[in-house]
Amino acid sequence: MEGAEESPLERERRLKVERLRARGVEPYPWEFPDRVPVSDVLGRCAALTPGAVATNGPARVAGRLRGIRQVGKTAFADLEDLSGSLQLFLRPDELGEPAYSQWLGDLDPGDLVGADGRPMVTRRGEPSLRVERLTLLAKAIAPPPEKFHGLKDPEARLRRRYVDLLSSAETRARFRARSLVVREVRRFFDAHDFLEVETPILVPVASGAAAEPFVTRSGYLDEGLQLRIALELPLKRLLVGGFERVYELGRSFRNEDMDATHSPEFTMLEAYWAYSDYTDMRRLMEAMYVRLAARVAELLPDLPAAREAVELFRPPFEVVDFVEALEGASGIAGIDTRSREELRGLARAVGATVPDRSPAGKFLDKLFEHYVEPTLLRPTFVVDHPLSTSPLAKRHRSKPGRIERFELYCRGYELANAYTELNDPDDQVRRFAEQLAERGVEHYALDRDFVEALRYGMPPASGVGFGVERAFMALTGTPSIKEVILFPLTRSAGSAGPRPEP
RNA sequence: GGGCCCGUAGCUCAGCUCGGUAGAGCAGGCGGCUCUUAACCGCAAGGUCAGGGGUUCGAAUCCCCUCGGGCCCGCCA
Repeated sequence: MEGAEESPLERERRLKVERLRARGVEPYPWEFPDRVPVSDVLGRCAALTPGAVATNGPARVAGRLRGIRQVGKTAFADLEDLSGSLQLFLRPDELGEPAYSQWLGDLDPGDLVGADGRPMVTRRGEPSLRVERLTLLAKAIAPPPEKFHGLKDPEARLRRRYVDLLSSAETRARFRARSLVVREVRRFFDAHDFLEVETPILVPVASGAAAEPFVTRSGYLDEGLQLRIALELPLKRLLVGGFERVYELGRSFRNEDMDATHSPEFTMLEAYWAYSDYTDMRRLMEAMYVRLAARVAELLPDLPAAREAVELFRPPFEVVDFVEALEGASGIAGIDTRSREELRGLARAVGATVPDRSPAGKFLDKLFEHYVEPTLLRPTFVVDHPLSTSPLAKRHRSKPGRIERFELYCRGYELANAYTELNDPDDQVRRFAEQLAERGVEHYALDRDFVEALRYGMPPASGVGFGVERAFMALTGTPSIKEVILFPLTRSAGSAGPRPEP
């Protein structure tokens, strides 16, 4: 398709490179200093009437050439940079006659060019730059996608994201917004006196969640290693160590199937807050989402879903009791007093295929997913889950058989998970033991070190974890996680896949 | 893991039911046009129809396998 073998179009463009070099034009120069964003020129044009040329000095811009329209002895070209798109107005009397014709012969859509000239507005009212001098900044050999439809093929958009980005201002805006939303998340936790920390990605045994890890190996240590699946346990060790508010924002890895809301590598945030409980944390999460919704509406004013996010994430979010919600939706009474076997039967009855030896909490999760989760379209805190659903949360202070936990749901999927953290080392041992009944003993070594840490005393605390991609998806109404990851994992086989360079 | 759908020029797509010389638009080439903006008009060029096998006188089209992708279901604290 492409790569080592060039298409006739690319050969045509290489001929242009030769021609340019022959007339002393370097197709890949080293610098282009002092250019201003296209939006600056657009701003200056706003003060001009149609047909007028700015008299308050020249302007220099740089960007990618998109379309070139030649109309008799005049040419129009669209120059795009990150700030916007500006029309270049090209005339032989401004550029000089040999130069004008040579440029039109050797420039193509997709080329990166610099332009010096004066802001103007055409008679038809289009803000433009009356170009006095052109500079080629990088010749594009590969032609860009079609100017109107862009790159549509979903596979090509993922595998060659750079082409998707260079041809779609919308894609650029979405990923820029993701970065700035992440910046806003950091600002939020920083402003609340949380300390950002970094903990290991390579660990002997991945823990803190129940997911399949990626495994690798240290040649020097001659030991197996895993990539982390959660940030929880190292961060709690920091609470033991005396840090009072910590958070980590980083990649986690889960060797599970991929779908619209699951990616093998994803960015996770976990925060731990000493001397607070899950109600404090609930308020903090609510405040964070209110803030992020406002930010997203600012960043993507043209996206309807982003504008609606402000309304969607308007506080207070609804709060529902896990058991009450499940009983209400399923019509099953006394669900938290049912035996494991009964729950298994109920879960199977709604189509869940869960192993026999799973703990009761697994069956409750299945029932909740089936009956309640799809109905939680607006932000909703589900609180006070049955004890068997998590080994790391503290027992509820007043509801027997429950834990102090909340999950935030929105648009039918989970956005955050939080507990009042379990800090009683003896209870932690019992709760792990229950979980280990159906997991492998190889997990015991690391868990025991965590219990050892708790024996030194961890302050009462709340903790929260959430997936950054899902948060951004919920805020922007993006249905697929691959649309918010720059380079999502794909199979490497196939003609369009990455190839070693010749 | 199960089901459905898709893969044709650099890009966006027709053609596939009902087998008969592979088509259009954009981009690129050549020519024209003094305010275009998905510019316009004319001419010429551009193909491993994802890959492999089969049926057939003849396959982009029908059948089988493989590869890649999308959606749904299942699985996934």
